[in-house]
Amino acid sequence: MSPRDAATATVTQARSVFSALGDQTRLSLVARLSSGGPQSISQLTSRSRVTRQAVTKHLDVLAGAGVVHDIRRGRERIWELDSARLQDASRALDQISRRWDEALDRLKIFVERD
Amino acid sequence: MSPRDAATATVTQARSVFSALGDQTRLSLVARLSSGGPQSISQLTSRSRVTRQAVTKHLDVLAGAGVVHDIRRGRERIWELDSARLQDASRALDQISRRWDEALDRLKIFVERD
DNA sequence: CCGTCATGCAACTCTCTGGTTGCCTTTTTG
DNA sequence: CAAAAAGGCAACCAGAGAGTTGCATGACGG
Repeated sequence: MSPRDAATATVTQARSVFSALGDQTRLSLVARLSSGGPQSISQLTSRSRVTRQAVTKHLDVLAGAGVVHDIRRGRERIWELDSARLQDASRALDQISRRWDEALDRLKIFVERD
Repeated sequence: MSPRDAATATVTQARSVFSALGDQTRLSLVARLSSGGPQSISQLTSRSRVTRQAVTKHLDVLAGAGVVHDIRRGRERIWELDSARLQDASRALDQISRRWDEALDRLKIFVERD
């Protein structure tokens, strides 16, 4: 696999993460987990404007993107962040930015050569 | 503004970027601009599965998120990537990941203290 | 055992959004 | 100038998605 294909694959994999984080409620949940540590659905709902069911749905979406995962403890369900995918997505964005900046540099050199 | 508020603001600002990149067609457009340099709507459409109008709409969404901007040249409209917002979003993800990992480290230390 | 707390399941509403088609305007170019 | 190229505008449609309500189930504490 060429470096270019590898980059494309990375970006494609990151798409679901972007999609998951593109919603205000979900992004808030992620931010709260990040700073507040592992929490149950009820805890997360108490600091949210929406219903518990809505929170549950959002957590499922985040789990689908591999951004969070749950651990059952008695009658409650604790949700934890999964930093790996977030870092992958972060790296993908960084690669896109870098490649673009390099392309602009090459263009600049080309133009100035005249 | 506390560091925590600053982080929250950064994350909030990144939301529109995540939302914009959460779509397959738009992510493809961004990737193509990144590697192929500035391009017109027609050029972007020719390598796409969807209609020119669809491409235009997607570019507008990306522009709304500050990820791209256009330059008019004669009868055509050239689109360019804007790496700044992408880097902001990348940094936001990185911060979330880091804070989470640090929180887990603290928790680990706390547990092992017994 | 019983009430309560935490959650699951399902149906339903409403809005947003990705995509299309049809037609019109502005530049180029032979 | 006339045809072709590039793009803009508007209406329309089907499906996805966010959120809600109502009811059912499982685990805990007294």
